[in-house]
Amino acid sequence: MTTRSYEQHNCPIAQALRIVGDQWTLMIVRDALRGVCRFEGFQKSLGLSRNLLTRRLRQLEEEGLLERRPVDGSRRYEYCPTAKCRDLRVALLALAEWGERWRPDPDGPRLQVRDRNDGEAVGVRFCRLDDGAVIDSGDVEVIRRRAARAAEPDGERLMEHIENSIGSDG
Amino acid sequence: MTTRSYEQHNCPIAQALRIVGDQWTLMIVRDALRGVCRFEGFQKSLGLSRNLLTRRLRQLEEEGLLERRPVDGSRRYEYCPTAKCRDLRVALLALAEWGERWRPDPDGPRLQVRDRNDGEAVGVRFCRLDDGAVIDSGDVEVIRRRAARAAEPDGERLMEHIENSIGSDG
DNA sequence: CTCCATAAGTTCAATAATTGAACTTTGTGG
DNA sequence: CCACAAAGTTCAATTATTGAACTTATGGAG
Repeated sequence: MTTRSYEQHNCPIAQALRIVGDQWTLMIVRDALRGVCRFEGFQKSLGLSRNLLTRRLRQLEEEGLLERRPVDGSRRYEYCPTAKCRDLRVALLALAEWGERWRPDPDGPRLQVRDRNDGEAVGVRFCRLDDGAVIDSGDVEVIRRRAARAAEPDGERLMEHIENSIGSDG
Repeated sequence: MTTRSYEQHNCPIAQALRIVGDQWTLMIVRDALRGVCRFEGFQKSLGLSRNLLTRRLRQLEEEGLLERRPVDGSRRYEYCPTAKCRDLRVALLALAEWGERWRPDPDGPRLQVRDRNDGEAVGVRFCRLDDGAVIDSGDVEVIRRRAARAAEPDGERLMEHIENSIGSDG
């Protein structure tokens, strides 16, 4: 994967995209979370070239999203999603909702996201962490803490700056 | 942007990534949602090459995520996020949460996501659509509807297949 | 035990995307 | 009028990605 200039930003979005922000990685993660776990499985499902797939799987392993392990006693391998990988499910399904909303399939929704216990429809939403209440995107505010720079030569105390970030809807 | 083989999949994740799944687009969207709206602003913030930025901004315009319009009477332009763009906020902040969780900054969280009205912390979560209850990723099940193929020559009725998709945690 | 298919790669040439830097053209502020 | 910023464009050099052929090791069928 290219080294992109934003990788040194310490914005958590930039950091996430450093790992999953290329053309294929999120699709590989999607497949892995669907249960695909073998090289040929990914390759057939996605149609990317085999050498690139090799590289991406290695990177995902290095980043701790997939665990590569020999199948039983043989010299074949399987790639299993780790907790770090499974934790991308919310983001992936938020993207899926967006895709479904803005590029709807004429035959209706392709994915149904639901409560495993009673089948009730589930969505990805903003929630207050105290009472779990769903809140509208327009009522969500994002505050960004500025990067603390290295101390000045004169040893002046650093101040933390707050600035508005990822503006609200409207 | 390359034409990737998954673009013809009609999985909504693939469809979303067709639009925002390259190395720069989500960073441009991030900036746009933070209020960046001028060519030079994006270029300085992200450091990507100017010709590529031009191309990406055009694509975002074509896809209806940004609206390019002349600033007052002059021949300078600004790029304003549309509703389609703003609707990516949930996905972007889900990625941010993931980045914050798995690549934490030693100085503490970089982004604070909160209720604009009382400052209470907010997160991106799975919620039941009936009662808004937050539910755990492990209790979320994803069902995938298979693509309906073109009708068979003998005019046989198509059946909709349901299969498991994007497996649960654990 | 041999033969063929499959899994998981590797190698390499051809093509496409991205960078970096220099170069236009308007516009604006003094 | 001058200098400088904004928003590009152009083009050569560098990287990434594709596509296809080639390796090696198993796994089963007979």
